[in-house]
Amino acid sequence: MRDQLQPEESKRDSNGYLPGLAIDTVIFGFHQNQLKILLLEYHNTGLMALPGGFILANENLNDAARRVLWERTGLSDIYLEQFYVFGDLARFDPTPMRAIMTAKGFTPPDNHWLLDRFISVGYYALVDFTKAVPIPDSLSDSCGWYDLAKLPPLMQDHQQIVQKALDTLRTDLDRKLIGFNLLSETFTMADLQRLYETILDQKLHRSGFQRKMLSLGILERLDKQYSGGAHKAPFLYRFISNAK
Amino acid sequence: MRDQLQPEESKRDSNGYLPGLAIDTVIFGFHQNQLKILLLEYHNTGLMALPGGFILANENLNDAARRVLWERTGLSDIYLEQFYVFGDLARFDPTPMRAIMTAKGFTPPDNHWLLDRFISVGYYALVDFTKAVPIPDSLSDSCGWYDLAKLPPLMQDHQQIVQKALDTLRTDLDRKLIGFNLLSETFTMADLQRLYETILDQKLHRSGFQRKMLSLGILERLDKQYSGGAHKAPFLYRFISNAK
DNA sequence: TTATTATTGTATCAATTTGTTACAATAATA
DNA sequence: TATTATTGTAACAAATTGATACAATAATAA
Repeated sequence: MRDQLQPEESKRDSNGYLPGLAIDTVIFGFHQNQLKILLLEYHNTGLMALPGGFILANENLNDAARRVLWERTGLSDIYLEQFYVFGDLARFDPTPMRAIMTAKGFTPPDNHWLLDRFISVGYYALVDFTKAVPIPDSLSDSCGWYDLAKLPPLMQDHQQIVQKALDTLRTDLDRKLIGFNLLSETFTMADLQRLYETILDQKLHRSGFQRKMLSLGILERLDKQYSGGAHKAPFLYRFISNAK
Repeated sequence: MRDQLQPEESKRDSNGYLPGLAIDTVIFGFHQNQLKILLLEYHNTGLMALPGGFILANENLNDAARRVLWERTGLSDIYLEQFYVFGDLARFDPTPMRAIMTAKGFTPPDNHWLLDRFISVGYYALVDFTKAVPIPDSLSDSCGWYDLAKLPPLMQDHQQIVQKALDTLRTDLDRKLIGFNLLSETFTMADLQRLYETILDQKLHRSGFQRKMLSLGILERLDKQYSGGAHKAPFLYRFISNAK
């Protein structure tokens, strides 16, 4: 079962979950030279939100994040990282959540646990866009990819969470060599360069980029050649995590 | 008042504080070419711990961390940063806390909130060693500086928290130019180099280090000269945060 | 079949940065 | 006044990065 928060459960108190603590995930994908993130759309509210969830009382925090990720994408072996904890009082506004629940035909009491202050642990994930199968949760009617460059208005402070995730991704890109997680198993050097250019939002010099990537010793060149364009066929590469 | 957790309060339930959530701080100082951290020592238990605390229901998370810092060091304008959330089930072990409370003459019931699972937000702080005045909290009888290189055994997973904080400090040192927070207002280039060498645990070339630091444009050279050694007097420098 | 085209892989050289050595300047001590 | 250890910076080498050039080539068009 990929969806833990059933409508019936939303009427219970927080039993089973740690109270006051949540997880929000910024799930990045890359498609057609665009960075995308997964968003949920709530019925009849016009509110869009990051996939989130709660932590079971007997569950490791990081496992909870993986569970949320799996529930929304069907993917289980994914690059996932904490990046910040959002704990300002200002982010606590019960109005959107009440609207969501009301739209689902449930009128919560004012002291319902979902309307309390939440502190949220932010995670970002990098997934292979072609492998993820977005699935909505019980409170939303859709779950899909949106261009990071033109996001719709988001619930609460989710826009800031996305911005902070993007900042972290940018600074981690070179330090941790994680970009490959956004590509499919094999890719061309041009694919990789377009990914870097999109994430960093700047043009990179082709020659220097190739030289740097190859010098890192983390790419395996496959003899296979890609074919498709009216020009010289590029090599395909595969990421090798020999460091581990 | 610099100490929020009075003995009487420890008998109450978590009212006033967010349940299940804590803050642990790794407070770095630098003295005599050694990195130090602040540790609390609990009476009659042989247990040492990082300064920690809880979040008030109407308090921003980051403000709570500043409050803890102020309560333990008397310092209020300090470099402070989140670095990780520790949320594994394995870290949850009520034995040490029960020992601490028992040693204080209080026998908690098994369901006391302080014996429940906690998820802890880790912060690290950089302070001017000469300005901090360590003050114990109500459950500990001492609070003092310990060499990072030879720490005593620590409570629960605090050793891992320290290690993660140190890792973060090392990677942040060049990216965020934060080392100055560990020095006094003015310092010599040699002071700065010794600090870097200690944090990074490696020798740096004097000439290159000076050239790099000066090229960053974040140091103001003071005409004053330091005097003390039987040799040429070095310039003093001050950090200028012109970037803001 | 052959020329055209856009792209690829890599070489080359310049510009910049970093690593290393050297040395004059100098503040306290002998 | 000479000695000493350290400082500030210059000078040069090595390495890295930036920019340009060009042959190789896979599909398309002539």
